Amino acid sequence: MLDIQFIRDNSELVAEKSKQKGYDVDISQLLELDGQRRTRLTQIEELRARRNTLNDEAKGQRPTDEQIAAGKQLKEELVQLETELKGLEAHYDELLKKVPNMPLEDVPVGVSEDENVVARTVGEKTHFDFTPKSHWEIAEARDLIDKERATKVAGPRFAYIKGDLVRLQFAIIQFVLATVGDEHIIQHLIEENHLNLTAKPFMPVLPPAMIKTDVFAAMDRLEPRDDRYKVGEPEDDLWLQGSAEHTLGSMYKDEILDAAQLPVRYIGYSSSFRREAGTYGKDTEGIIRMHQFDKLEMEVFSTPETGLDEHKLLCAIQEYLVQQLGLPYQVIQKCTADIGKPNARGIDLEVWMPGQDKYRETHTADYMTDYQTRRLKTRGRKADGQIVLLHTNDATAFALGRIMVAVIENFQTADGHVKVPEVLQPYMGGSQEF
RNA sequence: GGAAGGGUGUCCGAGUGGUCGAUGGAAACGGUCUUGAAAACCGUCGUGCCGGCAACGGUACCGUGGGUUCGAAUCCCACCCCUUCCGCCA
Repeated sequence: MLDIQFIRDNSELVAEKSKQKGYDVDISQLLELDGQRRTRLTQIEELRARRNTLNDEAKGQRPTDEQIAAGKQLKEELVQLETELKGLEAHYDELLKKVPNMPLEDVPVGVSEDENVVARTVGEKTHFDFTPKSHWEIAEARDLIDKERATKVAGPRFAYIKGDLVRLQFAIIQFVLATVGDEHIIQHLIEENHLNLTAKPFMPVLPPAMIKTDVFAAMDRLEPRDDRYKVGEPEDDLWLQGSAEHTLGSMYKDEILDAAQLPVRYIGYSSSFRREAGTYGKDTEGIIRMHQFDKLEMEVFSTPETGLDEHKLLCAIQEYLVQQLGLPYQVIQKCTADIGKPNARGIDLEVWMPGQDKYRETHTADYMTDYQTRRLKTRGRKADGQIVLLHTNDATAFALGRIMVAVIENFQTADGHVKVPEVLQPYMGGSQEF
């Protein structure tokens, strides 16, 4: 949610930037409602002040009939005005929540993801002396993925991941925890990118996989609901999270953190769940697009001053991780239409997938400024006692399914095996190939 | 799931209808004292919203939502959460 004061002061800018992001919000109507609401509020507070005065006068003694009559009169007027205010505020809240976060200046303006900008390409597309297969062909032949039985048991877009592919997944997890938990690596990336940050390592977290409706909404990740799984109806008001970001970013709801604790850097590991509504027939082969996938997600809470640098650090970590695996990729600067409602800036990494002959999205880094924390009431107390809304950042470390697809396709051998990236070998008992 | 107890500010904790935004203690911050520190003493010390350039004024908030009342932290109802015991369970 945006600050209403900011919208009052910058109504034209807000209207324009909302439009750039593809959100049709009536700012003038919002401001009109805001005005009506404030008028009512002032009237109500005047009546309440009179009520309080009356109460002070009647204190400690039996109130006179006149006082009681005046009180009753005030009560009636208040009830009416308060009812009106409630109606106004409901409408006002609805409109206010519709206003998206403002994109930063360097976010390209575009009406669809086609207008995302390739910022740069890193590494050469993998070259083979043979025709590379898709991960699906390799995994099926080697019994590393069983989708058929998963479909029988759970439906389409589920899979049994098996054998060495499971070992690979756990190796990647270990590698990521070791990397982002190493303050020397963090320090190196901070210096390399000239960021003004501390080298605090990321703490691993296993978050809940489910989230309450109101918290999900406050994160502004509940929509589109079509893509979410509601669970436990009607007894439980719960959804399966679509990313550990949802349960990590909301964990300090209604809390004030000491500035000394900041930044809070987490690396969360969780299964994520997406209904993938409207993607029928898309990516049906293999495990590129699944209803359930495991993901390592970074989440950072910081002061407003360091929010953007934290975002850049997360982007640097993403690239570092992909480089360490030896995968070719490109960096995508997402345009206004594609960054998402709560985002001020969004960067994707797309890794080269030889089996599909294209770059595919494997990473996203989102910078939300204080858009989420305003509704969550996640704040920080600075050394001088000042209270500020914190800034949130989230970024994929690795989406395990997709990154294993990339590893299989980029490191495949002519005989249908997979070479293990060097950095992962220690975590796979020294195996160089499977 | 059953029984009992409980949710008050950064923390602990008092408060059962008006004198309570809330006693007291701790922590924190500023100061006095001290060679320095500790102790002691003095002072400061919640958040949101509305108005105001500001100083400040008003208002709301005692788990959440309703209700009773001229007036609610306090009484009533519903719900949520926590603790303990029992049951069940990885």
